[in-house]
Amino acid sequence: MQKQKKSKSSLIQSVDRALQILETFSREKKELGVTELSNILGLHKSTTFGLLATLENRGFVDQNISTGKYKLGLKLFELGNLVKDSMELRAIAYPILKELVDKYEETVHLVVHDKGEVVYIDKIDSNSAININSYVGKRNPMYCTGVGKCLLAYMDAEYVENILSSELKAYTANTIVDPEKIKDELVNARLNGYCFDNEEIEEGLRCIAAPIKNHLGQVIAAISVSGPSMRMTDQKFDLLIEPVKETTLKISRQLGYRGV
Amino acid sequence: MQKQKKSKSSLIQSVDRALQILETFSREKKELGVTELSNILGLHKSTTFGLLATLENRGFVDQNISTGKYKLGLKLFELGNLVKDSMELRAIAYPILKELVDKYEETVHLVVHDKGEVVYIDKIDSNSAININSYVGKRNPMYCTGVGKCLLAYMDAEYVENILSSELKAYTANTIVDPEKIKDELVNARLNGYCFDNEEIEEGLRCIAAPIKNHLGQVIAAISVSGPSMRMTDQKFDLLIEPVKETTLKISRQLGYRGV
DNA sequence: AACGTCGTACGATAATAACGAACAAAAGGA
DNA sequence: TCCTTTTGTTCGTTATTATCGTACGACGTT
Repeated sequence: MQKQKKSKSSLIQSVDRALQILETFSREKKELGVTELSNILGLHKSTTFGLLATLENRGFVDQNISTGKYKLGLKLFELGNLVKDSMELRAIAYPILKELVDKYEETVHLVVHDKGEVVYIDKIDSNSAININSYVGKRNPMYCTGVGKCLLAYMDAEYVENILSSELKAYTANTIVDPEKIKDELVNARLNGYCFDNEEIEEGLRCIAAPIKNHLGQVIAAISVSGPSMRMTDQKFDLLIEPVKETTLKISRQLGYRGV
Repeated sequence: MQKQKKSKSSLIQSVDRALQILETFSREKKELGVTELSNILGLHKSTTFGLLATLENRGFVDQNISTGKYKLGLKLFELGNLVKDSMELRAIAYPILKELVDKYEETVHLVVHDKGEVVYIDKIDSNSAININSYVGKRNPMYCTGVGKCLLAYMDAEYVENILSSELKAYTANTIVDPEKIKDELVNARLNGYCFDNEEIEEGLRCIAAPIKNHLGQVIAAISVSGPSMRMTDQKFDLLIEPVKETTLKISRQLGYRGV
């Protein structure tokens, strides 16, 4: 993430508050009332009510008439689809990633980075009964995910420094939180052209990831093949290294990448 | 649409303006500049700039550094996915609709209504080379689409009156814009349990549609089987009537509907 | 029936958003 | 190459609005 260009003092408070309301909803919090939102955001009830009324007027939230609670509205569905449909990378990558899923029977993710995190922009599950509890639209930290490390490996030092200087949470016993060790991971990721998540973001979950490059050779996205540790053995990793690298090269080629 | 409960005078202007900015982007207008947006929305440039800065700060828009233009941001993608994933109807309907597509080799849509329009919440294309130029997230009027008429047929008279009393645009030579004739269409749709779009929204496009009911027997959604007129012949329509009705009954059953 | 909680309405005013002017940078045309 | 035009951005003033506090009706609980 490049340095923030616009001063925070130029932000419009009421707009910022309305956006915060939208961000408060989640998979766990599908419906929220006026008082609930006020408590979470530290706003007066009548302030919250006015913001909600404005959001509702244009369909960004919807009120459940019988309970009085609010949920995210269809307008976000529409705008979200505009964003999705404008992602050429996603369309290009899908059939290629589907082949990988079909052949190796594991979940594949496609991610981009945004504001120091990875965002999952596509996910293709295998037919396995045991799959990964991730979802399109989810965010995860970069320092302890395979895809995140693959992206960080190619970012400028300042971006990396910025991330490594903030508090690094240990999600599992395997999460690497020592900045120097993370940097070693990044060096290896760059050398190898791929890297692993060895139960770093979630216990029992391993993945192999590789970067995708655009026509300028810039790393803009990454993919991962993920699975439960019981299936993602070292042998399976060995099997996956070349196919994963070939897959990202194939996608990169279609984006105009001409390097090796 | 029920009567608007909240007074327009209680809306917050700056929030409303920010939402208008988001709504200005479209498939045709993926990137917009400050001055462009100001001209479209009738705002001062510095006002627009402040609104965009606030939206960008939370990831609702993104600025292309090299061109200075803005586009919708990843946060909308994330929130849009929250909305999509919360649509149980969509998940329930998908496999059932897929069977219909596979069997009859035509595009199927799933729609809901919102603020007097239909919104496409799912679309399954067939493998045909010639398909329908619609997309998930798109809105269309209700009075001249098969799905729209199916929904209007079960709505209270006030909702229908409200729609029919606004200006009805003729999209094709076949668009019915006489309110009395539209009402006849709705009576027929209710009697038959299905209805047609006979090149009313778009020349060369026909569909057969039917309503989906929830556990209370309320019509909450509709599906359509659509295709080019050269394929959607009267014979094909005859073939599709029962399967389409059976499909919507199947979906309605899974939503708890117990009627006939 | 009484009490507590929630969503909503409304008016006063403190705080902010809007606007206008100005500037730097970039693009386009001569 | 130079000049003009356009765009994005900044900043200060003030008109306007968003926020807050109070109050009320509806609903749920005891």
